[in-house]
Amino acid sequence: MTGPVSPRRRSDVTRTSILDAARERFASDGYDRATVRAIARDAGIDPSMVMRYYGSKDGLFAAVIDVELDFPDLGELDPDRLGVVLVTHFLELWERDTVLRTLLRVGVTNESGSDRLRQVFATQLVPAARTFVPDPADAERRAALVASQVLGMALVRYVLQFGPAADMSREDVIAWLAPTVQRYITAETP
Amino acid sequence: MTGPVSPRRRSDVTRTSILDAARERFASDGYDRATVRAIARDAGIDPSMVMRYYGSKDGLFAAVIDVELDFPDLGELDPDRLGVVLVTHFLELWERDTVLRTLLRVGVTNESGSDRLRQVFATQLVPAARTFVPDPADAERRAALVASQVLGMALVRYVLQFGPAADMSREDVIAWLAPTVQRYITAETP
DNA sequence: GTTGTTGGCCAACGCTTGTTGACAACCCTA
DNA sequence: TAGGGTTGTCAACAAGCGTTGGCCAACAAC
Repeated sequence: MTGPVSPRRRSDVTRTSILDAARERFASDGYDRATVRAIARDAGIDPSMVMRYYGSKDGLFAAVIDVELDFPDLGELDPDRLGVVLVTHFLELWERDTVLRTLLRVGVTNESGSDRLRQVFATQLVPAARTFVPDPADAERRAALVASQVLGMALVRYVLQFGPAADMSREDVIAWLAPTVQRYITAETP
Repeated sequence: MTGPVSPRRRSDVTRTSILDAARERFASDGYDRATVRAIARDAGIDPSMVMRYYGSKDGLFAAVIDVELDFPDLGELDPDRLGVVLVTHFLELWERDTVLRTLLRVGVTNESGSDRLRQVFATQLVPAARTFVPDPADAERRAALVASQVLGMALVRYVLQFGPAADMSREDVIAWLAPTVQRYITAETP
């Protein structure tokens, strides 16, 4: 996404420092409040450089948003452990970097952001769900249920930072959420 | 919040038409993209009237955000039905008006918005939880878990509008989510 | 050493934002 | 019928935004 392995350019340092600053700003401020000027200031360069290397603010944002849910291989797994494994995986994803936080922040206020989120849901979570739900026919619905619980916890824990949710240990979150996710995947339709 | 029952003013129509327009704009656009000018245009008046009657954009927003979770009396209820009753109540809340949508949209991008959300959580959901969880000591944690699932479903269903989540019937949502909420309230700590 | 390319800064543009103050029209009271 | 508060419009403001183009220094190729 950030270009081929092309001949090293002298400007690569600048390019990535812009990208790094943008990642942080978008993650903490959302799309509108993250101004090109502020990002440039963080990166220690002139705002016009952002335009030169990424075309526009939209272009920069597109370069920042590159989500890979990156599920582990679930084929061989004991189906009863799906809940634990998935919740653990999502927690790692949310804590590893800021891109999901960014996407959630922006998806809520920005149409193109929520488009991207729906796209991630449809092209990554749903296909994955098809491989591990009992009946592929209702994979979409079960994926949506899983998304509601996982995104909801991410929301109160990492974005809104409700005290009790933010303070829970990772183990506690897994212990509470895994049975929920497990049920959304394997339980019979109520 | 909107003032005492004071002598009817001629401007009351204007005041409430501003408030109505603001509610819709904030709900659909979030705080930043909902401009005073757009709200005034919707209300059919001059932008300066907004300032006259609400002081500032922040003041207008404060007037819009007045959330009452308004729980039904749960004292006499069969404890096994808590999940169903609560999920049903929350669904009604989300579908009745736009204020919760507004608060969620703004809470995610705006510091004062997330302050308000945390406040609603702490002063309305947690106290309510104390009345119906088995042990008041962990009411906060259980309330946070409930919030994560309820807010998560609201997010994917009403704000992000993931297809499968938005298409579910209200009955299906209740059937799926009620056992989760029930477990978060009454299950022993795992 | 000259020349063309790349990397960077600076100053400005056109636009939109929240907000303000002056001023006209209306209504009620005296 | 005069006067004072209320309701509204209009034009403008200062600030901030994304974005553009010109200019200079550092480098690379010949």
